[in-house]
Amino acid sequence: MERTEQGVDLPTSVGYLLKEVATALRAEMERVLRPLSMTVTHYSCLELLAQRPGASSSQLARGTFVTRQSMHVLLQTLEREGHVVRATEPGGGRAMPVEITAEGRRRLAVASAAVRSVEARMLDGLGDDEATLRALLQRCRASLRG
Amino acid sequence: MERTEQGVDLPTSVGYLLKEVATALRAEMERVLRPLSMTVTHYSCLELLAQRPGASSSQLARGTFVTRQSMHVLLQTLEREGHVVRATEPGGGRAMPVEITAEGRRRLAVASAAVRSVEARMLDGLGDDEATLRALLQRCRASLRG
DNA sequence: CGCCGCATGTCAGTCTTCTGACATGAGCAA
DNA sequence: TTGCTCATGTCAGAAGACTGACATGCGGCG
Repeated sequence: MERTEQGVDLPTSVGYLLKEVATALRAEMERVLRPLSMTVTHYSCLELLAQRPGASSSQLARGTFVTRQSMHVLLQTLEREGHVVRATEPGGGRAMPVEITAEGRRRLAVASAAVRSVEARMLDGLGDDEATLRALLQRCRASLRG
Repeated sequence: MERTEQGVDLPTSVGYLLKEVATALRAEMERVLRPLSMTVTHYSCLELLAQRPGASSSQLARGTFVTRQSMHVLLQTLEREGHVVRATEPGGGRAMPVEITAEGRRRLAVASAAVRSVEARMLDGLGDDEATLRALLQRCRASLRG
């Protein structure tokens, strides 16, 4: 019951539970993405890029919860594999717009379907409670930011 | 609305939201733990150890979501700092029981209070919905494991 | 008994990510 | 204009975590 005791009661701590679910979700994503020769990080980057074409490296970094330095090396890999294309010169400001290629979109379509199936399984049987869960998580996010 | 479309709609995806909240929570934990010269990983290990005295390195690893190899080096650090003590020989089986020291408990008490305040802030204003959130997360965890 | 599977501890190497630092370019205000 | 601030790109090094591998000890089963 998470009483006001000395220490956090792990089994009932919402924070710990959050970590458990997030870890399990990531593990499942890795499992279904492995046969596609794609990591969760690669997938996340492509998914975000498909929704925000021309985004900069820094913007992609923020959206995928890594540093811009990490995104920098990740994009080098994705470019080498032909999944994305980086502009050779700034498109206004210092930002270098990144675009997903046709090949990238093909790979993403398969990966995205796999990931959606995982998320669907996680939410299986929740019904209307899915909206409740989403709303509660959004409130948590807002509280943490304040 | 996360329609059955091509691709995952990030802003409304429960999976993405989960990652956002988990990341924000971890960042806040790091922020309050930093003045105590303690990392989230160190704290997690001590917290778990306080609740499961005599746990093995592998058990601690599973409970903190890292590999047993990582826990191995982490315990070396914690032992060097005098926060834990490792048995010199197996206590039945190959497992080497680990114990938290008095110094470790003192450090943990302060850290635990800080972390609880972060979690409390995240859950601020949720009221009875906290139990709902916990129940929904537990259902997600169960669905992913199946 | 002997064999096999399984969990654990540990060593070595690799890989990913992060921190720190610096330069560049845009925007804003004095 | 000049100067300040901020975001961005990039390079280099350090830290953390992981994968792979091997040895050891327990337990079940033929």
